[in-house]
Amino acid sequence: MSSDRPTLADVAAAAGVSVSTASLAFSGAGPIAAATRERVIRAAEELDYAGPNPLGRQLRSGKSGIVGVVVGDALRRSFRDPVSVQMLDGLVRTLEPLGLGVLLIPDSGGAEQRGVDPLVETAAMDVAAIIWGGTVENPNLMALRRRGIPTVVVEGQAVDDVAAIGIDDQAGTAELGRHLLELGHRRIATVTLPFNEFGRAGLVDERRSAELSWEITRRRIQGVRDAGIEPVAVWESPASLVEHGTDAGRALLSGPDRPTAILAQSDLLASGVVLAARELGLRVPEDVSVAGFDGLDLPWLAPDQLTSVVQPLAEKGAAVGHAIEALLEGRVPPPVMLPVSLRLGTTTGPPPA
Amino acid sequence: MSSDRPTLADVAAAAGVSVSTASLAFSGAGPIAAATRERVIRAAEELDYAGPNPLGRQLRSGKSGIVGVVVGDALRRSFRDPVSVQMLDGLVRTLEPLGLGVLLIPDSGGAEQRGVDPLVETAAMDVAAIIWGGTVENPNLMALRRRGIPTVVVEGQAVDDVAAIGIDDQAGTAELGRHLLELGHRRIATVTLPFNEFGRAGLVDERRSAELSWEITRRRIQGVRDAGIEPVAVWESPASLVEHGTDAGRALLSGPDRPTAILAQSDLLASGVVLAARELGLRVPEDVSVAGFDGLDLPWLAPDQLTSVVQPLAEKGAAVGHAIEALLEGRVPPPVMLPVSLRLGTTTGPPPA
DNA sequence: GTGAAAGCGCTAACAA
DNA sequence: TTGTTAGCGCTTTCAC
Repeated sequence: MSSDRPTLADVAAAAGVSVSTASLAFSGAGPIAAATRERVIRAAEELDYAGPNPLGRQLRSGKSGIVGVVVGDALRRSFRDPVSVQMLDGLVRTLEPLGLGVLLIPDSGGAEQRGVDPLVETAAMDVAAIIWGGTVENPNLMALRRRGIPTVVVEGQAVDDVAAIGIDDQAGTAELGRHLLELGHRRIATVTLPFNEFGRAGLVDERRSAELSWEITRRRIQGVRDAGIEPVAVWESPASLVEHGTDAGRALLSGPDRPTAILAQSDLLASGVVLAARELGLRVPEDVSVAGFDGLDLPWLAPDQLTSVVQPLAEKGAAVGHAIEALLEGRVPPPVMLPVSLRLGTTTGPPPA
Repeated sequence: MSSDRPTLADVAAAAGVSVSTASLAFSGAGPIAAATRERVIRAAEELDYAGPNPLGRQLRSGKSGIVGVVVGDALRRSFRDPVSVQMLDGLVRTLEPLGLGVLLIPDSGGAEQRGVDPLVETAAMDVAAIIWGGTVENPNLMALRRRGIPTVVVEGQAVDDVAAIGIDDQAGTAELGRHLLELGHRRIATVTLPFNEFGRAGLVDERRSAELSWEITRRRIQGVRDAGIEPVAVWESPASLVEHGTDAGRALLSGPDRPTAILAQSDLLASGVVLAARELGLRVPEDVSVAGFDGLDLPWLAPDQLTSVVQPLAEKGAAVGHAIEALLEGRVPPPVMLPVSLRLGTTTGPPPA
């Protein structure tokens, strides 16, 4: 752990050139004699100099090369959701060739008072992305704007200088709803994502409906209505996790007058519903149809494949990457709404006779 | 997107104080009259100054506050594995109060030539962590050492100035093996993690055995032997994913003389084996016992709970965090080996009569 | 309690 | 093609 590493000045001195020349030898930005560069490189090797200190370069250029990415609440929670992960993967891939790195910023939002992570306030970053919703009043977004850091929001609202990336989930859900109607279903229940940052588990009544503030949940509910469906029951889940889907499925399927189809707002929730149905001795789709949203690959549900609305997660990540690129060039890209597509699986069929 | 934000000098000028005084008003490191600070803060608000530019601070202090974390190959792959994710969560939690942020660095290792991600070479970071194995010849590790960046390696080898965090998987696997022996099993097969960076799917013969270079895989195989078990078959998986476990299970369980127990080196693999068994009409554990490693929560395997060796993932992440803290203080912490514990589930029982 | 001055390591005008 | 000079924004002695 050498305490004082050599600097460009040391290398320049050793090579017998000026610092600026040495700088050129590394950056390649400017004319320099091959022989001179050789000499500098050799001197660097001799001194065990591993290249220009990024801190100096960053201050000079005013750029950190860092993209702050605000991920959903506890990492653990948001990373349990393949939806976040796959999108993040697409994002990182897009950013890599641009020489940008992703700084993970946990979103403390909601649960623990409305504080923002200290990184949002103080970390160096050229641009930021909030990958899970967020309205204008999102504390993270407010803090970032205060710092003048251009930001892109995924599945949120596009406002003035904030870039927005989303999917056409309302239309997708409507299409899924029509599919169920065409199969002949009339008693359709829906299992939703959280209504706001304080998600609950349970049937939604009028009072709870009034507290719906998450856009994504709202749009997908609206899609169902767009299809002309009035759900016989709306069950809210506190998060997009298999176990919450199971809870929902148990509740919705064990009472009398059970629905003939359940439309869940995520594949994880839907798969939980399938498990609950199996547990109750119900056949899917003969006794009950189940559909999801996201188009995930769920090998453990085999031999079933979920009927689902497929969203292009990698492309979504890439779209965020491109938006970031634009913001770095000083442009505010127009909002992007990616298309989704219905994927028919083995979990939906005609209702029981 | 204002192109030129105010600097500390602007604020100082507006407040009618010197830059150094203004600096004190923000850092609080030094004596300053309350009234003066007030004035500075007010001036800052007026100018819409959001606090000292981290770039300047970083250059001055020589610290970036960034921890580079090299995650397994494609993010998508490594994040599909809850093992990485939960550990990362523990790490981020530990780092947050220290004011450190995590920079994600994809590990291009293996597959695509032996290049390292450009971030490893050029990004600013005070310290780094390689969270998935890595021997001394790991290209990332070599690059980091060349840059003089202190590093901690998880599940790797401890060498001179590199800190190491691991778990006692060899002993844990041995304990699991003895559990199977005590139940009466004699025909035991094992499903392993990849043998090296180029993992394969298939039975391991002598030739392949010679290519075993991943320590973690080796230790867990050795643990089985330590228990006095000579596996009737060793099946290598190309990654720790459910579908690979299913492949392994199909292969191992469909032949004649099938094993009465299968010991997998990860829970994801083990759960795939359980699915394959169910698919083949075999009851678990009546017809075949299945055990895993990691101690994950797999709600979709319900009502079964996997017999597994539980490793403390959050603690492991925290241990990495503490090692990082030590490295930042100039100390090289001694290697840490965390204990594991056997968790008996519903997937192991006596062999069929 | 406050200010003046130096400098962290680098790059980019500009001059030679 | 190379060197000189200035300065990115900040913190930190050290005087006062």
